[in-house]
Amino acid sequence: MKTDEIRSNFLSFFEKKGHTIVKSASIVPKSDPTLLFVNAGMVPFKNVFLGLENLNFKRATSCQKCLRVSGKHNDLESVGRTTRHHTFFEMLGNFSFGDYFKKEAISYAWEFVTDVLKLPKEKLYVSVHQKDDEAFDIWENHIKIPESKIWRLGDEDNFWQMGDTGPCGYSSEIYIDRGEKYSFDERYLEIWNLVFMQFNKDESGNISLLAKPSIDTGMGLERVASILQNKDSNFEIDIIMPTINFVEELSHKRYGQDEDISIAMRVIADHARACTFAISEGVLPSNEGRGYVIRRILRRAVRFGYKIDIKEEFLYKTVDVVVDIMKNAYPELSLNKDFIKSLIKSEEKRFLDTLENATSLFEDYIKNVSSQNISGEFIFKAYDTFGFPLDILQEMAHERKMSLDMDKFYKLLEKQKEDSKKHFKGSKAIDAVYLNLSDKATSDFVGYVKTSEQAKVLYLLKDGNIVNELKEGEEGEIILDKTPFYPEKGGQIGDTGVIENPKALFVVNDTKSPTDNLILHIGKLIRGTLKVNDEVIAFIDKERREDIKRHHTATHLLHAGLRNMFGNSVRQAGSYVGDEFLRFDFTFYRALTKDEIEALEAVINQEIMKNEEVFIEELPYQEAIKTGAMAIFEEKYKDMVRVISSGDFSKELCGGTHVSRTGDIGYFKILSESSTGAGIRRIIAKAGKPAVRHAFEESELLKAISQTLSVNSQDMLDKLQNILEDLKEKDQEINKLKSKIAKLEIDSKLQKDVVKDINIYYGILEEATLETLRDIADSIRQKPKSIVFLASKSPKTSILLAKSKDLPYNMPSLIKEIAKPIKGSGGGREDLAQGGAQDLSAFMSSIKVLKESL
RNA sequence: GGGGAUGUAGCUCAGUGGGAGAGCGGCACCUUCGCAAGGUGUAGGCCGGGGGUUCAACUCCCCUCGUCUCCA
Repeated sequence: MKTDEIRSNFLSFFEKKGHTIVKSASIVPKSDPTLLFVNAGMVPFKNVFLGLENLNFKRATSCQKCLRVSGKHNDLESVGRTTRHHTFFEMLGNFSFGDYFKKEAISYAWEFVTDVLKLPKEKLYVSVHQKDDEAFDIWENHIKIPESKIWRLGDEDNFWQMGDTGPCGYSSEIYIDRGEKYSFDERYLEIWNLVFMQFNKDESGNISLLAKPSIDTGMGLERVASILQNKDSNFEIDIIMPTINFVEELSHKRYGQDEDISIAMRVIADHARACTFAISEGVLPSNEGRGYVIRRILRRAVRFGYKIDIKEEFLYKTVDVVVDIMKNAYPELSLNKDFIKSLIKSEEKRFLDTLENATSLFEDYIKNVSSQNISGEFIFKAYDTFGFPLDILQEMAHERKMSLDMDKFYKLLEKQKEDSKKHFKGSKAIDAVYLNLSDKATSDFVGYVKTSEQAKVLYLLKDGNIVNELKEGEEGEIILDKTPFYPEKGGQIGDTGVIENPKALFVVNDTKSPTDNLILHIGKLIRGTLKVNDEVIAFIDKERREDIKRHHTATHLLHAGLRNMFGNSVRQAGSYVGDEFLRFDFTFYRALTKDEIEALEAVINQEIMKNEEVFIEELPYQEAIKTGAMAIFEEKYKDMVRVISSGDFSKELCGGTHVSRTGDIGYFKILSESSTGAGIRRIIAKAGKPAVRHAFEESELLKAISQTLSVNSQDMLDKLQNILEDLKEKDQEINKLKSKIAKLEIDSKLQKDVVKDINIYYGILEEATLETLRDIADSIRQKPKSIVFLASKSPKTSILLAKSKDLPYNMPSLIKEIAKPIKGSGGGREDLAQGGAQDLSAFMSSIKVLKESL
């Protein structure tokens, strides 16, 4: 059975059993910021199990994309070394939220495994928790499994808990016997884990029964496929093997020929999948957070490529293969393919650079060290600061027959880990009060068509607490049953306006949406008293909303314009849509030229002048994607999505508010193009009224400048350049003149005394920089047996002492002595010292000291 | 979120408190039928930004921004 069939058979089997098919959530967990990636099928339903969120169905089934890079079962370094570990994998699951329990869960699982997958009953074994007589009884008496094939195991295998507190319970697993040719661990392979959430554990460790027990199951898609396709390893199934075959071509080596080669190929095949999916969901390689994890995975793949003699960028080529295999189940991959490839390629290049730097660092180190042992400090520094991959460092050391102090290295690494943990503060989860409210209340958004609405106050909040009323002067938050206020979302800022009735006036400064179904009006009650259940009318600031709409539709045009110019490797990487301006971040590898910006602006203004209708329709997500509409990273879409089309120029999924014809935007102006980091560019632009105002202000400024320069605006630039050039020339001229004057001055002011056959020259100049003094002194001290002591009053009170090369004195110590009377100090090189002083009136005393010191 | 490294000429980088440098590249001239190459000369620098210490800061200290990297 092909993997695609297993996936669809599973989902339709449970659909027939009354389950709702839920689309795989993004691997970036939305409701749980403490988790880097979704690492199990139940994660998207976590808040449902915890009772914080309600769905309108009680049975669900999904095939969830998962990414697992660390944790008790999986260390990144073990992926590829085994036949079962993955970073990226898919998890099939069926879920009951307080609906059916053990009996149905076990029956369904058995039916699916034996009837749909047609696995031979005689080869199946099951396990239950040793205290779970209920499950044992169901397996033995209901399913009719012989007692001998039911294993009773302890907490380690068959007890599950979500966290240190919260839901937990026994689990039961189904195993398959693959025959005697395998070792015990490999022979009995776990294929399905059924979790019975029946207890709740509180903070002090007490366990109580849950009122509504739930079911969470998980079956690894790749593992099941390996059994049905009769393969020894997950890597040989139909959705992974083609990638390995491709790596065989690239490396001119055969899979299975040698264990090291096989490991490398498994690593590359796995990581190609992980990188492709992660990047397609907007997790871009970077040096922190999720992006850092992806970077590490990507680099690990490149390292293993290196090991099998692929010494250039190659990983990006595997994206084609991965996308081809997976595109039926995940059509969005095809849309992002070019982008994923270009990003992986540039990241590979970057890593090869790092490797090169690391190699020269290593060469330098061994040149300067005599022992045959590489210190732990060096290893740590190379690893920590320069990103030198450990295995490569070890190989290089072994080639030179050097040993490495790894103990010390691990000690240093451990210390760094502890330090990091000490400072870690988990990011904030959604406030519990909102999750709680989200269960009880829903605010309908009517703002796509209306700008005001009669509504009822459902809840009032003050300082994060639910209150019954707000009094005059108090700041707080209002939740209404329906509202025209658009909450900050998808880059678009929240609406402002007023909520009022005859007894109260509330000014809304911002609107936010803490959960999918709640809209918070944030502001201040400036008059009267507002109570829960009061009837009110909500008015948004219409003018401001119009400004926002113009910027939002303009953002879509900008996005489409960029993609028309530069192709699909341009992706949105962040966006702000406000009433005064818009900010659009996108992936691109270089700065835009002036001409490109001009052309871009022209294209967008042309679209505005065409005055195309902006067409909005609601479609199921999959259908929308098929029409070619752009879906943006970072956004989580529901099953029904809004598609915004501006003529045939732009088509994008978006929940925001838009003008009805492109002509409404009026005018579009790019203010700046800059970088925000590697591979990301930022455009700031204005549309509509602010753009017109900006253009006016600029032309006024130009007028003022041209008047000041008294040239017309065409010649202004030439004039300015001339002025700057002139200024520079004049500066140089002035400097020359100053030193010339100083030299002339010195002729009249320079005094000369002779002591012990040494010529002592000295004098004070009005105006000379240290550089000028040095110049003068240099020319004087050409003569043998001479010492020069000069001072200048401006721009700073400086002194300088120099000697001809044939004299033995030490200028730095001498200048310190002779500067004492003039309250100065200084230092410098043996033959020339410089310094500063406060009071040149005692200059002659210094000369006296100088003469006496010789 | 916590560390480390790094930022100097168009590029690659030296420069451990006291005269901003090298190589490559640019420009001009010479050599050549022409090109490559060579020779001679020359321009090009807020030493990332801000503050501080000092007689004096590219250099030391603090803050900040960008880039690289490790840990979480």
